[in-house]
Amino acid sequence: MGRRKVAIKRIEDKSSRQVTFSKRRNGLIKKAKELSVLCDVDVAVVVFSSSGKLYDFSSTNSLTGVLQRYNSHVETEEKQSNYARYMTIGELVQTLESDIEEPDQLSVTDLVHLEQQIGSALLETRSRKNCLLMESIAHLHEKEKMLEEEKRHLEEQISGIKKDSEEVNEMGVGVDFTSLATSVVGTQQQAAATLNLL
Amino acid sequence: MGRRKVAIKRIEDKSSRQVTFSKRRNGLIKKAKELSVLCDVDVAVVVFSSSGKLYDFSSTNSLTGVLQRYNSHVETEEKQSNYARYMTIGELVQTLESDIEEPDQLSVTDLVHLEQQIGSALLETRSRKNCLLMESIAHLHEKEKMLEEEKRHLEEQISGIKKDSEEVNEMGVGVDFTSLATSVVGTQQQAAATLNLL
DNA sequence: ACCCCTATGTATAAATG
DNA sequence: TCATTTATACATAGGGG
Repeated sequence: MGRRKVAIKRIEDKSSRQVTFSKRRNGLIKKAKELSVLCDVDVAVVVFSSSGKLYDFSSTNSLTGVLQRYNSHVETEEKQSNYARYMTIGELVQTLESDIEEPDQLSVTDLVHLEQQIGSALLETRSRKNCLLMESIAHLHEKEKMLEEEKRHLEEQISGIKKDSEEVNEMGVGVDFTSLATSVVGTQQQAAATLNLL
Repeated sequence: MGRRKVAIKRIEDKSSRQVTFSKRRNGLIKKAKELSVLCDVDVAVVVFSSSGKLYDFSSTNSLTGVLQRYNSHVETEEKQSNYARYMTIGELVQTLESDIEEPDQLSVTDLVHLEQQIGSALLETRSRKNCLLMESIAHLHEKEKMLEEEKRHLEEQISGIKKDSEEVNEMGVGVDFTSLATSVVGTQQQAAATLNLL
């Protein structure tokens, strides 16, 4: 759509790919907005640039929330966790690639084997995912407990301080002020009285 | 984009809204595909029609995962689909119970059907599980933030109290005490001096 | 990278079948 | 409701600053 027709396949030139990305991404999001408004429907768009940056649009809050939650969570955990998983998946990909070169020549036996491999990769992936999720939850629970403990401690500190300063107010400063004032006045009167007597 | 310019606001006429929805939805998804291919990025689009039907596009599996999660999340919050989903699982249980009574008499066709039912129940269960886990994590994160905020607040309170009491000691009570004490002593000395002079 | 411009390809509103 | 047509608005490729 422009000076020339462009075939829909990966743009090889990096900079024009980037330019096109920017333009079309904005276009897509604009269209999504229009669709949601014109037709009164919920629309969400998520784009991950190749550098991993996220661009998204959502016509409702909850979707944004969900997707953002997902993103922040996955981004946080992926870096640590994925290495092991990629090894397994990497192996699977190798198997798949070598098998897929001649997909028509795979016998039923081969396919059964392939099915088993994929199945076990799936199980491993899933179980690793579950592990990480459960760990994450356990970790968060611990943190929560710790924070709650800290909070309790701080509150105790505060109530301690308050009690101290109340004691000071009731038996310390206030009393001293009045008694001192009295004694000052009294002393002056005494002095005056003494002078008068003399 | 057509015979006329159309303002971007809800189309009131139901049938033309429906027509526009159909056209623009396809357009949006086409654009999303093009973007993902041309720029070699991951794109996902989700559209919920007002009648609750889902249309989606995703360039990758992982984003499909996001969408499934999102999907199940929304299902959790929307009563209709929730109800429908439990029915499905209930139905599955019924099917299983009646089928398992005579497991040997099941034909391949029956088994394929059963496999599909079990498979979809599995997907639903898994997606619901994922949804709950993600929600749980998000909830814990929020709680963590809240607790941290409270902690910060309490710490501020404490440091505020400490500073106050320091100020009091330096410029308040202490000073008054000494000046009062001095004036008392001074007055008494004056009085004494007066007495001595007289 | 970003904006502006313009020629051109696309998407689509409305009409029609 | 859906397909086709057509006129028009919009999106955008390529180019220059």
